[in-house]
Amino acid sequence: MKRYNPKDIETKWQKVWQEDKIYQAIDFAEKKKFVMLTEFPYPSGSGIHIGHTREYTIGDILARYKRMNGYNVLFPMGFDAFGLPTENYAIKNKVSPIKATDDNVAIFETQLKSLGLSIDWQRTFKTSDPSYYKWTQWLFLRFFKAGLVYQDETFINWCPFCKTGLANEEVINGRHERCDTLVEKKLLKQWIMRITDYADRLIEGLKTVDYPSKIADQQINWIGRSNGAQIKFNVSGSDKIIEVFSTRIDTIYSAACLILAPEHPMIKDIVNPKHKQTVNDYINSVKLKSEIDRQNIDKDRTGVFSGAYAINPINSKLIPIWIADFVLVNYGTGAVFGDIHDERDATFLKTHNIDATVSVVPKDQQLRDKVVSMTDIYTEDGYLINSERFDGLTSAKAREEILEYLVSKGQAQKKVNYRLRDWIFSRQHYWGEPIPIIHCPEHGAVAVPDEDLPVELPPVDKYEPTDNGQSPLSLIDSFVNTKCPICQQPAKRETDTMPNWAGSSWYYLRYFDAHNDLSFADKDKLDYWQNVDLYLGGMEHTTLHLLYSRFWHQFLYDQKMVPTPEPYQARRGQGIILGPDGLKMSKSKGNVVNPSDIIESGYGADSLRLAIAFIAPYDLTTPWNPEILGGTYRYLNRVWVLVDQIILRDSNQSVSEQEDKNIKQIMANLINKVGNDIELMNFNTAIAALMETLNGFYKIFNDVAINFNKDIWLDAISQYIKLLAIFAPHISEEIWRQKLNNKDSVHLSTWPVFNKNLLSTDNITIIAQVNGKMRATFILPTGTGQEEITKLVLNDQRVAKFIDQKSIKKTIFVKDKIINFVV
RNA sequence: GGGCGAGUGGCGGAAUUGGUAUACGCGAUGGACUUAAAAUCCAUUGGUCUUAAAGCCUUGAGGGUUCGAGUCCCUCCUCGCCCACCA
Repeated sequence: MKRYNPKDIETKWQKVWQEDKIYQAIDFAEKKKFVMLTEFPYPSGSGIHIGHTREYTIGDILARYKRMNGYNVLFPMGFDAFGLPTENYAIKNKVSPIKATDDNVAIFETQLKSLGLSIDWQRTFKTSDPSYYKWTQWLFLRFFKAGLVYQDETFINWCPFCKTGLANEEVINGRHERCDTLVEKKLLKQWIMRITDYADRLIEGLKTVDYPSKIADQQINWIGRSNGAQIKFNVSGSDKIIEVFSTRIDTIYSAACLILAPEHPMIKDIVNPKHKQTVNDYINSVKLKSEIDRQNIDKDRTGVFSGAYAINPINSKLIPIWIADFVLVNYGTGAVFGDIHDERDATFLKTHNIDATVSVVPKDQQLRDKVVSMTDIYTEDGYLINSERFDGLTSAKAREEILEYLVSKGQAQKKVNYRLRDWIFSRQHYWGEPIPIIHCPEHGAVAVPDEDLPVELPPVDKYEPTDNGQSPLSLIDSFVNTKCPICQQPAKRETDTMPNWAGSSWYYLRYFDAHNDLSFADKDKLDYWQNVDLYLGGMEHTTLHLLYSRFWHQFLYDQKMVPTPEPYQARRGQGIILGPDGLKMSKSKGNVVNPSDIIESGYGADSLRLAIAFIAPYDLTTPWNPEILGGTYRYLNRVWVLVDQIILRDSNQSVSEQEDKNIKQIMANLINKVGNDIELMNFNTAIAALMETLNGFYKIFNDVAINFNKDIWLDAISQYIKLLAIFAPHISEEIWRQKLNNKDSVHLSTWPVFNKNLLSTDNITIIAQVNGKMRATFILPTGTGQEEITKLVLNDQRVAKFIDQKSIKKTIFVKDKIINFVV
């Protein structure tokens, strides 16, 4: 008998599927729609990796399952083509980024197709296609016109290696997440998106969608909403006011000083001339420090006295104003009041010998003595002391009353602060969407008229970023010099480009209407397809792409341009597949597993897909085991061989009702189990059930005592192949059409149905316990009563000997499960 | 420091949510087939005592609740991921 050889069948069926267009999603079809979205890949030069394979295999299994269950499924694929790696690749290999992208996309398409994914390829695009980024630019201009984009000269995160500005989200531990270079602060004029305007909406919206708490919590923490008060401190002998944000206004009586960030704009106005030199020296020394040094929590708390004093609005006490670099300029107001009830402040006060008083103490007397004598720093909520008429209040109550009092005096207001920063949207690079703005000396920043979009990327000789912090586009006069759309006078184009997160912020909408030249997507098509029903992607995008695209979508909803307030109804994040050594795969460690190599090595795509779905729950980070492929290949081969054996076996004996029922029962249970597991995304146990059932089939098939009826077996194996088809589409199609002689594709067939009555079995295993310890099992008819079982069990030696002479104190009986005697 | 999660055989992992712990697969050992190897098939495979039957022990450690705990509660230990001077 011929062995199963994937090479004979996989590319053959891939071609047939493509020609027959069996995976096409149909706009406005009567069937219920299901949008299965997986994050589109960045087409890098190294081709698809095992992470892509896991994500798309899982998406494909679900897409196929939904399709067979009668849904009009949209399972699309595109390419997130703009970005630094392609630009770097182009520079290094001296090819144009357009050519590099085209080449890489071609490789990606071939590799993705070799996995047998049921993608509707008619809807594909690249974010670097002018026909696509025309709409990215158009959407940007909606933000611009709504006042949600602004230009500001600000200290931004600057990567000196990539020579570009970065969003806060792209900086990890003070380093650029892509190249690991230490990030610097640089003062640059930047385009910025007001994502903070949507901070509350981004939190609220999470309640209406189905995200795992892991993802929702991470977004909520990232947004970092905190309730507090903004308090005004007048500067003594000056008309200046310094505002301070605090969540602990209950500790205001212990405010020992004000501390300003070195970048605080008011320093120059308040500094005492006698201290000017030391203050300037300090600020300059901070500038020389790297971000990493500044963010080192364990370092000394440096700072200088400004010579000025502020007036505590609660009691008019004079407190010194200091400058210290542990205060961050871009959170809150860039100034804090320093007090003993915050660990950082307390260290600072101690280091610089600033007098401190305690104003909040714990209820417990012993703890209180410790705090009052200041041998311990108390940062929790407690009861107020040394706080005049607020003494004795709880912290929570005091926050209310002190705030109310200061508000009435006009010295404070209620304030919500966010850790989320506005989104730096400028990049000083070539390979991105040009920002469609024209700078006119007369009219300032003017939007490029819609009819002039797209602003196409001009060809350049050099893609290298410039040293002066401007994009290479600034060197092309024919691009830069233009006319103001308002006054027709000479004007200059914006030369910054958008970050690579721009194109991916709305790409899912484009799949609904991929080739529309009149709008980013037709309204009726949006109405039909929105929302994305399930979005699968990497956990690493939770605070980047996932947050950005929710922001864009919420804005588009406000503009009445999309029908739903949230883009993704459900989100799931897949785990990382590590190298066989348990470490993250990387070229330098030499532990990279290449999916294309596996397919070509002879195992084929089906074995690979099964291995990936079987190795662990999809959301678990787990090491790759190359040996598992042997297991999944052997399994598929055993399916292949059993089908052949059934077909070749030349007898159609009459079978008993029970024998008929047994097979049907096995299949009913399997269909039920696989269906339930897929709904819960338990792919590994679904495959285990398929394997287990196959083993069972072999046992029955080879049992000479059991009569063989070919019709019954062919029926069962046909159902079995349908279940297998979502995991291993090629071998299933080959068996379905070539061995079982079906005309149409198994992938157009419907998911098998089963008789629910068959799920309840006639006989069931009852566990007999003595004192909770299992002593024997009995196979009995379902529903056997307690009396009957008791009699049977007590007469059984295996149980009886543990009861012996002892008396039975209690009997616990759970129908169809256990009987337990307590002696 | 904050948030989230996890500890089950040699390994990846199951366990219908409190009811036979170790499903399924890998690996290993023995056997069949073969001149031989590969492939395939069959058997065994948590530990321990034992010729065997039978028993005892076992889900990171310790305690608790319960007739019964991998699952629930408390204490502790270890590991992973994300964030981190956020006032």
